[in-house]
This record gives sequence, structure tokens and C-alpha cells, in this order.
Amino acid sequence: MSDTKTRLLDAAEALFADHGIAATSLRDITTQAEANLAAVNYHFGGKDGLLTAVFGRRLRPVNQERLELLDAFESAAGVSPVPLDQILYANLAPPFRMLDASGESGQRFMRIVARINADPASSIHQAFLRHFDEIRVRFLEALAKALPELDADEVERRFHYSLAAMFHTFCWGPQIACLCAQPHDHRERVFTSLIEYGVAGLRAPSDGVDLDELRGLERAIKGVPA
Amino acid sequence: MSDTKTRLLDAAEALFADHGIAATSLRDITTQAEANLAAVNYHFGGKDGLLTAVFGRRLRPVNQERLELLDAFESAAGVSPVPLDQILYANLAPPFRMLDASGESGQRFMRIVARINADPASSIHQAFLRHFDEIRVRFLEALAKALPELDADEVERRFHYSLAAMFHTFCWGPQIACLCAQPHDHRERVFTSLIEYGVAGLRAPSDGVDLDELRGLERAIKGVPA
DNA sequence: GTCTATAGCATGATAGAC
DNA sequence: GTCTATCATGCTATAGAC
Repeated sequence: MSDTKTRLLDAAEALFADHGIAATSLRDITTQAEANLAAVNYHFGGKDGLLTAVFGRRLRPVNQERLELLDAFESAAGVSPVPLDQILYANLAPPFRMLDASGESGQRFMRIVARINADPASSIHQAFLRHFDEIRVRFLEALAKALPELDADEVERRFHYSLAAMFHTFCWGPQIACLCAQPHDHRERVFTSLIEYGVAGLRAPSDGVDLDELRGLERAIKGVPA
Repeated sequence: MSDTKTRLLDAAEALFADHGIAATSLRDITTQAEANLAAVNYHFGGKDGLLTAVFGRRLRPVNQERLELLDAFESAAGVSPVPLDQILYANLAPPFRMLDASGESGQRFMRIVARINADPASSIHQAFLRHFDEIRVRFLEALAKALPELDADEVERRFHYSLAAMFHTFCWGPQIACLCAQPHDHRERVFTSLIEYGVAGLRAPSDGVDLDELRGLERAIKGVPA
């Protein structure tokens, strides 16, 4: 039998992911973990602390691996920029590897992460973001080097688009029937798809779309005079 | 002075967006709306019903406009597929227009939407999804027609990637300092950027990335023998 | 129909015994 | 480190005033 702390983390991870964070009470968690209600407060200082510990436990190794991968690709590239597919691979491979290794519980965890990510007003959000401080800086540097024709703002926006697709996929995957059907084969396809989409998006010409032209077309179609 | 129902909706929208849904109590809402606590239950049946009404009120006209825009572009295209930038424009222009028209409260609203979207386990999620049933079908059809070389699964995945970027931007925009600085000019840039990224991503060649090659590279770099 | 006052029950947090 | 008891607060429901 594992110790109370671990049992609480496991129970919280499962319940937060399946029923949502707000909908899960400390009593649900302590009951499933066969622990006392007050144990949560003692070990983690409260519900927020427990949640922080839940994602910290898994996020640390995943993000560590991301940085190591990026390091490796950068060393291999020397003075040249790291190719975009390698940058995206360094960001995506670690969480996908965790999905393969941890099975059901890994999927659950990714759903929690995606949920916290989408709620900037939540109280644990800052603790969550701190896990990504170094990631953000390092990956933005690598992207900026690989995309010298874009200004820094645009690089950051596009980086966020690629993150959004990843979070959305982890959060929605099981329900879009893209990640669940044939677990492993499908995951491979989704992994590839995320990189393909991201590489193409990051490389998009920055003057490829003329908003005024689209607006003009809209007006013309709708029969508005001017 | 507006009626109680409207005041409750306005207060709830502001508080849900600023402090999060779970963190906002009915008492906070009724206090700010200068209404009685039980009014929420009477008019909306509870907190969930209130939330449903909050996003329904704004989502209906926005989604209506999306469909009308897509209709218009499809009529103009005749038998040809609608160009990708027009499809994405039809999806993005209505919410951006709402942002310009409704100012602060519109921004708040988009943050609520993004949050609900990221929490599939929440109890209102189904009511939320129903608003997008028709959108999903119509836009997927248009995309499939414009991207005949992709299989249906891949079209759906890429459609979701483009949605993810949109939600993420609306949710995070103010904090990434992309949407806030010079409100209108910046928004124009972000709008354009979303379309550029999306068009390029949707058009990505579906065999552009070789996962095994990337994995092989990783192994080689890390010095693993086989 | 519309709103108010209030009661019932569940939750998160804490104090203090062991 | 663990557990019991308890408190303040939150959501829901309902009885009844207007």
C-alpha cells in the first residue's frame, strides 16, 4: 500500500480529470484514497495545493524531457537554426510518450492540464505557468531563429497557435474520436498531423491574407452598395 | 433601469469572466445585479441555467452570422469549393466584429466561452456544444470540399486545430499582450494572423512529416546505438 | 407572474486531541 | 502524522408576500 500522500494524488488526478475540478469535492477524493478529510489540508495545504501537486508531479519530467530534446537538436544543428519539425517534435514527443507509457491515467492528466491552461483566472494558474517559463523562452528563441522573416510578436502568436492545437487535442481527443478508437495507431496519426499542421502554419507567408479584400468580397456578395 | 433578468445576465457575464465560473457565487452576482438571491433560481433555474443563458444570449447571433457568411461565400463560389481564407474568415469575422462592437464586455464573454470549451466534463458543456452543431457540420462540409485530397478524419482534426487557435487567442489574448496593447490595430493583426496560419496549416501536405525519421534522429543524437 | 425570506444540505478550511 | 468536531460559506429549493 502506498503512502497517504501518493494515494491522495492518484485519487485527485482521476477525479479531477473525470468529473472536473470544481465538481470534485475533497470528500470524494479522501474517500477514494481511503484517507481522512483533514489529510489534504495537512499534506497540501488545501484543494489548490493538491491540484498544484497533481500537475507538478507529472509536468516536471515531461518539461524536463522537452528541454533536453531541444538541447540535443540544437547541438546537432550547430549554428544553423533547428528545423521546424524538430522544434515541434521536441515539444510534442514527451507528452505523447507519457500518454503511451501511463495509459489511461496519462490521458486523464492531459485533460487536467488543458483545463487549467484555459482558465487564466483560476488561483493555481500562476503556479501552473511557472512550469512553462523556461520552455517558453527556449522554444521562442529556437522558433525566432528558424523564422527570421517574422517579427517577434508574430512568432509568439504562432507558437501559441501550435500550443493551442496541442492542448485542444489532449483535452478533446477522446471525444473527437481521434485519439480513442485504435489507441496507438491513431495517436501516431494525430502526432504526425499536429506537426504537419504546425510546420505549415509557422511557415505561412506573413502577407498571404488581405483582410480588406475579404471584407470587400463580403460586402459585394451581400449586395451592400459601398 | 433594465429588468432583473438582464441585470443578472450582465452581472454574471462580468463576474464569470473576471473571477472564473467556480469562484463566482450566486451571492456575488445577485449583489452586483441588485437582485435577490432567489431570483437566479426563478429566472434561470440555478447557476448552470444562468451560465447557459449567459453564453446563449451572445452566441446565437454570432453563430447565426457565421452561417450567413458561409452561405454567402458558397453562393458566390457556385459549384467550386469556397477558398480556405473565406471559410476561415466566415468563422472568425463574427466574433471579432462582436469584440469591436461590445468592447470590454465582448472580450469578457469570449473568455467565458474559451473556458467552457476547455472543460468537457462540466455540466453545461452539452448545452454549449449544441450551439455549434450546425456550425460544425456546415464548416466541415465546406472544408472537405476545399481539401479533397485529405480524408475526413484529417479534415476534422485540422478544423479543430483552427478552432483551438481561435479559442486560445480569445482566452489568452489579453495576457499575451497581443490583443491588448493597441486594441483595434492589434486585433486586425491577430485576425489576419489567425487566417494566415490556418490557411497554411489546412493546406499542409499530408505526408510532409516522417515521425520515424524524427525518432531516428533523436536516437542518433542521444547516442543510443540502435 | 414576479420577487423575497428563509431553511436544508454540502463544501473547504481549521482547531485541537491523540 | 492522523483523526474528530466544528465553522463559515455556498448552492438549491420552497413557502409565501406583492
